[in-house]
Amino acid sequence: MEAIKQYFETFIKLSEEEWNDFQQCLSKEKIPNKTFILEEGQICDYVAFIHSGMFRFYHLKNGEEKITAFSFAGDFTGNYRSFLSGLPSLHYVESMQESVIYKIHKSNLKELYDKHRNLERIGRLIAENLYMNVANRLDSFHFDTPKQRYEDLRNKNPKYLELIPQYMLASYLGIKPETLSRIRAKK
Amino acid sequence: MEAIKQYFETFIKLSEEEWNDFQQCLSKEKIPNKTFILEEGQICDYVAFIHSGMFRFYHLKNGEEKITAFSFAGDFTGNYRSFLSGLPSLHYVESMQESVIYKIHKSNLKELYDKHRNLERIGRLIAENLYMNVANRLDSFHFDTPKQRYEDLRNKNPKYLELIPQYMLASYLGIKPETLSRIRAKK
DNA sequence: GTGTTTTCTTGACTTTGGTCAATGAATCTG
DNA sequence: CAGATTCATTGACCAAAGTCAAGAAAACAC
Repeated sequence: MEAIKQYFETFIKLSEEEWNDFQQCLSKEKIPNKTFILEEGQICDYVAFIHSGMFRFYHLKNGEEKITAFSFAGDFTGNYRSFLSGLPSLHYVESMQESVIYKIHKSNLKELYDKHRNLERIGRLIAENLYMNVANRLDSFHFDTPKQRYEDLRNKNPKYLELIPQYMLASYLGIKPETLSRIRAKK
Repeated sequence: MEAIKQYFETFIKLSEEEWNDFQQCLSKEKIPNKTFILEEGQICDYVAFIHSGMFRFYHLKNGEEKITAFSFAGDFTGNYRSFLSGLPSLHYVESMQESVIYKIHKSNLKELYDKHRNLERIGRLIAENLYMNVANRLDSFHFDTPKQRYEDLRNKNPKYLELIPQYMLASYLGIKPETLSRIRAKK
């Protein structure tokens, strides 16, 4: 769980009490490969920190998987929108490897926000960061070609290319596997 | 400025002191039509609340305007990403009518966050909401057709169709004006 | 290892949206 | 109001990505 602490402390240094209170709320779970930690229609009442393993976040549209995000060790996962809004998830969150996560329940997080300003501040900073990430990604869908999006991914997230099968990358980039294959062939 | 207070109080009721301290930091500005309140390359060090009028938020790609967002009376505007990150804006923010805005400077907002928990909490809730909005919009680019995006806009934001010229709506939807014209003609 | 399944590539063809150009409608401006 | 400009529509054509199908390559299972 040190990794979570370290991540938090890229924002703000925590007191021992703050960290202990937070830590107390975490529950460890071991997730086998290809297992849902959230399904469409469910309300996401937790946030999960990935200790080891890897997840994908996708929506089913006419039987086709549309992958919105991948998350790796050191990232958070879950459906943040459903978590925040209390509305059912439109997305599945599924493990891509055997994984270990630490969950924190929404009610616990609310209490922590009330009790410790610094934790609420970290919550704000994380929300702000997520906003920036998704806004950048929206831009790339709005004005870049699939080829540019792929090049961008290759430059900025080379690990994606190693860890993720191509047909899933294609979905993540918003194109068909055949198209991605052709983009790669040409360059 | 009552509108800002009302908006904030959809999240949390404010004490008089909290609201007064916030209000004190606002500076009113009258903006003529077709005027930039932020240009590409500038760092956005304020958030602006629109009292009256209307703005568009766009990026220039090979001389072509790619409109990311519109904001109306009652909304915030500025470049939130640049504001949060301190990095130069990639986008222009330009008035589409004569407008009146209330700006709050970043340094003031930071102080307010330190001084009043409730204001920081509202800051968090706003960031969370912006996250949800842009995540939904990303989904629509990721899995909907232009036609679906247009229908969606028509259902969920009919006022956009009335207030915004079609060639700008097309840009906002990520298509060419001719294509939008044809989508409208067919239905 | 062999055989099976999954993933990736390639080709031929289709579909969708973009491009370019012309025309008509709407809206500025003086 | 007349003339000019901007905006919207339409048509003919083009380009990019999707579809379908076949086969190669890689991964997995026994």
